[in-house]
Amino acid sequence: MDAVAILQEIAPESLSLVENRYRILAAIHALAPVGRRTLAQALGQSERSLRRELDRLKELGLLDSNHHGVFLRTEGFRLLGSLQVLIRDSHDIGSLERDLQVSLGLNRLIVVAGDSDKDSFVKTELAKAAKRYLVEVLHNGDVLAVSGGTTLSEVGQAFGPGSIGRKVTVIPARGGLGEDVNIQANSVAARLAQGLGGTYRLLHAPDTVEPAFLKTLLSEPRIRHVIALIRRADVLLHGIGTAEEMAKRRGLDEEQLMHLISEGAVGEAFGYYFDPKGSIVFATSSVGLQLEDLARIPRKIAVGGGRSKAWALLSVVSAGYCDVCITDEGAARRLMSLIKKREETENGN
Amino acid sequence: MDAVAILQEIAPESLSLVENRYRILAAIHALAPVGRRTLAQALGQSERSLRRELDRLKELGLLDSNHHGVFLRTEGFRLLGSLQVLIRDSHDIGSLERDLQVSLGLNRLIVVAGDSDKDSFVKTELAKAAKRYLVEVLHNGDVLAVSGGTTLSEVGQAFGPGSIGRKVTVIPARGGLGEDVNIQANSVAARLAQGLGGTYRLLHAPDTVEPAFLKTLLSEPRIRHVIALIRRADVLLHGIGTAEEMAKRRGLDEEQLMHLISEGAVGEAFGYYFDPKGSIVFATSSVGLQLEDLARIPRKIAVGGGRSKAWALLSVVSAGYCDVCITDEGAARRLMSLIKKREETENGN
DNA sequence: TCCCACAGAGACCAAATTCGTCCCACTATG
DNA sequence: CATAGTGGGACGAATTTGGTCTCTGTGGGA
Repeated sequence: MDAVAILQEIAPESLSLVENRYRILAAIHALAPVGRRTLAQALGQSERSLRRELDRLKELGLLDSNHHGVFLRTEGFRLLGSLQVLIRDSHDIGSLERDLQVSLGLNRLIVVAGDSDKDSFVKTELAKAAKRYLVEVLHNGDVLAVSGGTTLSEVGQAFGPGSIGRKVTVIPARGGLGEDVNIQANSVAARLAQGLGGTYRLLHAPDTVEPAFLKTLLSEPRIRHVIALIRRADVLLHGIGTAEEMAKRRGLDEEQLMHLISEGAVGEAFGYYFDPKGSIVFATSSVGLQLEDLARIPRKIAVGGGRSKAWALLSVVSAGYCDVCITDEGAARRLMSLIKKREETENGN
Repeated sequence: MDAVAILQEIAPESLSLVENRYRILAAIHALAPVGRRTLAQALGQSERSLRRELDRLKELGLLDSNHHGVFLRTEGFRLLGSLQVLIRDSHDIGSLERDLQVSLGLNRLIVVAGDSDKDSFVKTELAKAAKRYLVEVLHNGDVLAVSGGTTLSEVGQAFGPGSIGRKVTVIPARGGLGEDVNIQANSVAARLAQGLGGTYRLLHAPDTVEPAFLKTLLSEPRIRHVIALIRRADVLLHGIGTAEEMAKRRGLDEEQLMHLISEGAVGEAFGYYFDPKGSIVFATSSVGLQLEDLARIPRKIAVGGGRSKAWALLSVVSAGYCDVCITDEGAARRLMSLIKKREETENGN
């Protein structure tokens, strides 16, 4: 019998204690050096109770503090890694992964512990998992197409300052969107290329294009070059958004958004809006990756986490347009219950 | 990194919680059905704080209660076994065993978790360990000589009502001593023989005999028969007592006891009193096992636990008259520190 | 048949701990 | 030099924990 299972049976409260301390350590690791108040806010705990835990952890020699704030000691950092697998164990994420992978019919599903909605550092873990997977599957000479978004941007940052010497070509799958430069597909492509040790191309085009201008854009040689690369990409790495969030980022007004939602759109990926069953309810007219290109790409990886994105994940995955999914526990558990409910109602009929 | 080690680092208090609950479960298992007050006394805890733990454990479905008292549910019993190895792990008893075995120059040292002085149920665990070892080493046709004492009596009780079909001959190593029939070597021999599935012989003689009467006793054919068996015993299983305790049990008066102690006696085994270095400071004149018989016996097992018996264990083991020792953590740790101190003073010279 | 010892459950008050919420001195940073 | 952020301290309220007593029920022994 596993030690964690025993603990679960005889002293479950001790496991929640450990879990909370893990969250604290992880948050500190992400934010260090950070003050009590900021940390308390990030963790959604009261300052006082957090302080007590911090004092204990300090006693245990896992962290230390100075006038900049608290930060992990090397012992704490070491422990953080061990804790991660412990938490995975205690949450039984392994079987969650397996079950959900089968239910969704994916080639591969990776779930990291935690919920991005509750803890921002989980997004970093998600990004690290994506990085590991990329490193695993990419070969020299491969073409990697990437989308934009906050999650993808994190994936880029998960690569440290150095490079790992993987000679790949990274290209943006879609055009520019919104105002934040850091989350543009172009930026992500550049960052990933640097981290991987490869080269990148930029797609100088907006994400949404009036059909009338498409032709003009496509006449541009450099754009056509990138688009040709997209069509023969070996790996596609894209984020997943809720319909609402992406509609707002695209600057759709209230009326258009209402229309989208009334059509049943819950998720978005590479410019397409999906309903829960995976049907496309709206497609942005754009240069870059088109739906028909997907079939040619052998490996399509979706990355996205947080309980709030469960519906979006469900819609995109149901479409069958991706075969690898990297998400977090919050989303995965919600997804699981959604699927169960769906099956129940289907059996009910 | 082991889960227990992680817990130790990040939440040591949770481990003491688990340990306490283990003690409670173990005590209940030994005493069930038992009332709160009796249990609190057995564990040396206040009734109130024990009640809280009992309520929690009841919530967890590990135990239940009726008007007879509390008792383990099957889940609790299952968990008890798993907990035992967990506690062993967390106390690092494996390395304690190894280190001490080397320090004492034993062929085999077995340490069970806990301290017989503090928890009576540890004695039961000690007995179970002794039973397991006996079952491991005894073969059909072997002759097993046993001493008396409370610990040995427990070993006998560790065998259930059935027998395990080991055709051995069990004999008492020494004569009768004191008033309690259950802890006589004769009783232990009978009980063990029944548990093992073998036969036994009784030694109808007192433990201490005036030298003048020895000859008379030895002329008795049945006594001579048993003594002959003792001399060719394959395994000797004996308890270990503190000098004081055994002197009292033998009815020595205050003066004789003071004399023994002034001579440095700290431990007793099969009628011989040893000082800390293992020298014999006093020997009872007796029928039964003699010192010179020991060399002929290939396997000599000493059983005894409790922090208070550390000195006694040290003295008996130092003598080199036993090669296997089964004890508990309380005694073992104390023993370890005694040995370390001794080494330090030796190095100091 | 009765009685008593021991069982669990409940109650109540004191002590300890935890928690929320301030304030304060300090220090990098702009 | 102002400011925003830091750790640390303080203090009363709230909660939890601990100690002790009582009550009722029950089963075993006289």
